[in-house]
Amino acid sequence: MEPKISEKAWNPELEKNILKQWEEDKIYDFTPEENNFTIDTPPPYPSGRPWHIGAAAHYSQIDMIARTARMAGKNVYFPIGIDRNGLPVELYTEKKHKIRMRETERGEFLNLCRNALDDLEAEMILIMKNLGISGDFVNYYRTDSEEYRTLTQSTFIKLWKKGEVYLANRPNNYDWVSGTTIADAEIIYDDLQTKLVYMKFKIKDTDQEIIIASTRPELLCACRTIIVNPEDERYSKYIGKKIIVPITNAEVELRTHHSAKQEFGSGAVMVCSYGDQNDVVLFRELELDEIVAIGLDGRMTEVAGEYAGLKPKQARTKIIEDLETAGFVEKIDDIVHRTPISERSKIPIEIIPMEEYYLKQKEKVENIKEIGNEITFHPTMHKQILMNWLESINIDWPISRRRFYGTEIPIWYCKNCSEPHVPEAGKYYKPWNEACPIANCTKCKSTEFIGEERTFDTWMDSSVSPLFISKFNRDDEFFNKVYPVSIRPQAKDIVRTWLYYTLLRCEELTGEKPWSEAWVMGYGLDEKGMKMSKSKGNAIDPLPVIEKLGADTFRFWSASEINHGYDFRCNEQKIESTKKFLSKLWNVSRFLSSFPVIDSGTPNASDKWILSELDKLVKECKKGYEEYNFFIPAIAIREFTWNVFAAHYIEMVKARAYGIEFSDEERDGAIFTLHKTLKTILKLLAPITPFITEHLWKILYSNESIHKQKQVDVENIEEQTEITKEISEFNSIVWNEKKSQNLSLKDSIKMEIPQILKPFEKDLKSMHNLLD
RNA sequence: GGGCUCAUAGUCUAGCUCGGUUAUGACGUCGCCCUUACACGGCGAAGAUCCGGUGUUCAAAUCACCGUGGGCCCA
Repeated sequence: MEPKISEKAWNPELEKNILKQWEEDKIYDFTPEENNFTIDTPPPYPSGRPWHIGAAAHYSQIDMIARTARMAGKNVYFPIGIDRNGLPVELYTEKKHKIRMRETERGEFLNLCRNALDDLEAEMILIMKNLGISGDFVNYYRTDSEEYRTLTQSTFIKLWKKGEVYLANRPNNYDWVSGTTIADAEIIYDDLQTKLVYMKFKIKDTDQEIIIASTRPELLCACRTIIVNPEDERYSKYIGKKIIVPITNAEVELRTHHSAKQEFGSGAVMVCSYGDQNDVVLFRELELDEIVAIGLDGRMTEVAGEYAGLKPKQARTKIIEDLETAGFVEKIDDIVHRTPISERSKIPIEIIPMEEYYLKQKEKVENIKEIGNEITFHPTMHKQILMNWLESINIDWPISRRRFYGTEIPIWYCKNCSEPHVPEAGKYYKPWNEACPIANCTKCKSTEFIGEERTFDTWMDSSVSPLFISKFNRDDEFFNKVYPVSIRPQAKDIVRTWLYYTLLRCEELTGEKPWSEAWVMGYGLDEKGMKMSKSKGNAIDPLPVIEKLGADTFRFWSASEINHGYDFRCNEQKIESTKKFLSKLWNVSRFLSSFPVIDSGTPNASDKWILSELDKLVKECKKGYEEYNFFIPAIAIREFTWNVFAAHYIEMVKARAYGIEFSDEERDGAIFTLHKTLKTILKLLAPITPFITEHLWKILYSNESIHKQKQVDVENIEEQTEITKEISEFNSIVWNEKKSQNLSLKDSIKMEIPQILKPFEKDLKSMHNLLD
């Protein structure tokens, strides 16, 4: 019989038609019912080309979650969103058009950003679609849309009215390149080369001096005290004495504090506003008055005297020269210093007192721990990232940013008395560009207002994604059916930001957890295990890879190579070699396509054996799918299909399936079993490689999409693992024997079949052409 | 300094919970082979001090302890 499938290999070009068919048939449409399964899909940020290959792998796996749930009989809601708020697009736009944000008219700048986002977004959507992501692209959302920003602002207004938001003037992490305050969560650390300067400080009214080592001599003008460890005997006689600061000649007191490390530098530390976070703590604890030495422009202020106007780094160089000239320097060491830098602009942050809005979070920590414990983490170990972060929270969340492309903070201030006014929730407000919707100041009745110019931290937007997709405040019926949503898939590196902030915000607004499960994935690394980044030039563009090899190859690579939760290496050659398995599957199907599909048959010993192995496979895949760990089914299916089913079973039953020297009943037993096995393999594999399985399924078995089928159930057939081993060993022996005798595989040979394999005798004889 | 996590052939990986096989499989490498599904294939070969040390045990990749090295996070 002619095979229904004539091509010799899987052609990834076919994916395009299949994709079109799915789109036309709307096979993934969702209307809320019982048994909803909602995915809080991470909205990717279009920050520039190329998109990350690790992200493509990540979204492929999120799609596997959706398809797994669908085949488990759940009603899947799989929204797609694009995150468009924040700094990266502003930097991208500034660079692209060679303009400065603050020197450009705000409305015009926002338009340029929007256009840039549209271009980058289009490519991301294209990649996601080509990957076979079964999400809702028709109603995809943007976090900068009027609807989304209305939600962000409404949730802020709610919290403002509850008294959860306050304004405070505090030392803040300031990134002067992007001109904004940033949260602790956005700080990363880098080891940078710097100079540790050992300076001589005179003790007042004596001719003695002490040595103080510092990496920030330019902050001498902001020095308020000197501390030493209380147990440091070298300095005990100077405690309480006045010390003269070099250059400025200011007098400060020498005090004790346990945070001074005896072994670092000279053991004596100058405390300035603000060299680092420890200085902030000390100023608060010792009740010192701060001196603002660095301004918002990132330059030294007038208190720095002749250094005013210089950048801290320039001032440092100059002051070191001056200190040396004046004989205040004992020595200078070159050291590597762990420096806090801004995650976004990659420059060292400064700590500067500024007035910013804060959202209360400190008193919420215990609440969040509780709801965190109600959530099932996949893998369990990553829950620890959240718990560690919760332990370390010690300040509230600064939520205002001095940037343009973000959701506006909806506040107007009375021009006369400065009283802040927050409008009614439910509308999108742009205070920098719109009149205040409130007629009179509630305090002084004045009619003139000034709009707030700042925007929110982008996590204020993305942290309400579960509320947005479940139509919070917009459609109560929908919301009640869908919220809390089922699962939050996301990457490991944003647990302390996106995951945490979502818990915080959703708990504040709904009193409930946002999802039942959190699924946390590792990072994509390059071939050598380094983190991929555009600046290092080791980033791989996913688009050409997918276009060349097809989505299924890429997806199968992603499943079979990425152990869930762990970091993974991306290697193009390895992705390519994955294609071989799809070829194997294709050719197995091609072979089976030459036999009629029959619904029943009487299995013989060989058939029963492969069916028991198949059932074992179903069991294993089920286990993997239940944990959304696709590594388990991918590896198991490949192993079974290639090394058991194709290598041994098909070879054993080939002659029987053709009906050569076998009865019709024996033949049908083989054909039935072959099809049952392939059908099962296709279904098991469908969530991972949706295209090829759909194609083969439709050619061989049904007009209805494989993605509408229910997953195969475990039958609990008794295991025959021992037989598998015996068969493969026996086959190996025969092949080796023929080889050593220089025989072709079809030549006949005389071999003794082991006792345990007697039930398989007839099949084995025909397979190897064994003589009696 | 603290926390999390990892360590098995050139690369990825199974096994470790609950100790006993010749340490699994894949990619890559090499050799042979067109056998009526597949040369994008088949068969076979080479390739691992299971990070190191100590202990428990008749027996350790597996258990315990002490180290070393990598990654990430926090201070």
